[in-house]
Amino acid sequence: MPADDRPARPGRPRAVPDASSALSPRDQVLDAAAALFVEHGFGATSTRAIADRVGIRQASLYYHFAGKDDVLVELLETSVRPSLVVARELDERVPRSVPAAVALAALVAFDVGTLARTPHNVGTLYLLPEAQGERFAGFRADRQALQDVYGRLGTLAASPDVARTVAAAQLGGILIQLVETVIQLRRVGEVGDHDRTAITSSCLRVCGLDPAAVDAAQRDAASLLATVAV
Amino acid sequence: MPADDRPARPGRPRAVPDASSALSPRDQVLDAAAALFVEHGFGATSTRAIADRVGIRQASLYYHFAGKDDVLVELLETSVRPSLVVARELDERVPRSVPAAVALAALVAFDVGTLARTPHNVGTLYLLPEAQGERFAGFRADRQALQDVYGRLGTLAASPDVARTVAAAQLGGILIQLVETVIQLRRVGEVGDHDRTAITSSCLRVCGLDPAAVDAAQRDAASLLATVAV
DNA sequence: ATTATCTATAGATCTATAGATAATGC
DNA sequence: ATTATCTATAGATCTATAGATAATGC
Repeated sequence: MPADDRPARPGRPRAVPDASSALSPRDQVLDAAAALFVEHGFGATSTRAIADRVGIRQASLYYHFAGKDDVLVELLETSVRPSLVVARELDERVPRSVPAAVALAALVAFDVGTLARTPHNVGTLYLLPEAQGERFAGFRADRQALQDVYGRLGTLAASPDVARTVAAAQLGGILIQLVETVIQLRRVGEVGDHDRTAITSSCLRVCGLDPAAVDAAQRDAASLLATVAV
Repeated sequence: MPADDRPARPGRPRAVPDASSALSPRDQVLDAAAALFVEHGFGATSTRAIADRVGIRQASLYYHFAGKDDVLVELLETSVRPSLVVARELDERVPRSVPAAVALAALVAFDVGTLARTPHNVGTLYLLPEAQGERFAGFRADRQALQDVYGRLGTLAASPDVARTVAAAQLGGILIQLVETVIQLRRVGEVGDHDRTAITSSCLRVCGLDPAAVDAAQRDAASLLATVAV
């Protein structure tokens, strides 16, 4: 059965008809904006450029969002949220039923995997100077909470010398920074399995784990992650 | 002797007289632009905003630079250049007269120190999406060269398991990413000695060095660095 | 004469609002 | 009636150029 041309939605039709996107109009805007913010930056992306990419008129954006800021707010928040949920879930099981090193390896693997697959390398948006503004305080609070979990898990997993010389807050910053290596890798090319495991093992080494412990944690992380709701 | 009011320069005086900056007019523009690019991003910074901060008229910018792009080009290039010079100098001595781990520790310490002291946290500019554009290819080539040195030193210093499982190019990316933790730290507050040594030791751990080797390399790095022209 | 600024402005944006319109759905 | 778009536009930018001007330096 040859699919009917357009999904029949209410509302005036677009001047240039929708090329059958699976996304809702609102999500089409988010997707287009993400691509442009990542490529050109926030300030350099006009509402017109976003609208053009979606295939609507510039003014039609304002039906879905109050302004450009709100588009970025939503992109940022939907990008940290899943990581934070998984981080908290893992954090709860430590150290009661799960070794901290394994939980950390699982969290890193999850985050790296997410950042590697996210459309348009949306993780880049964290780095925008504009994301430091007040409008985005909610996002930054979530991100800080995520970093705190990294710091806690890392410190629990750490070898004595690392635990003694590196504060949890520092370690959290270092670990999240390492995870974000994947963002930079995506900027220049494809990210493979090999890159992802290199990042995960680096996170464990930074905590002072010896080679055997690194391997063991990495091995057990996969099955742990499978038990966490996604 | 009460200093004379203004340094007497040729040219029409500014409408609002120069508050005795030690910088040349051109450097005043660079400095103002750096602060604004870091805080608001490149696209969101207008030539007027830069001029206002300097205390000149918007049009006067064009006497010093052909456009906003050129300001960013210069900021980016002057910020990688010193690191690259030191990196090459260190690279040349390895492994003939200097152990790779020591050279790596010295390079990290130098870079972290530079990034920690740079005015307005200029290292942030590396992260701007705009810096990925064609106009900045020269800067990116320098940065890639720096990353290559990190990869080479890291691989030479690496423990057997790291050398076996992590390619030099990957390690370079990971190390430079770790060094840039300092940029993120500066975004939220002061950076202390303690932060700097945590980053340096993390770089060495990522290469698989054991605690004793980490300490030794870090200890020897300071005196090595002192022998490198700055 | 040279230098570093200034004033003035053209022309191209850019954001956001007002109000019309063409669908669906009741 | 509701929804999602459209057209039109006001008002505020923003970049870059042309040409004038007020210093210094020869």
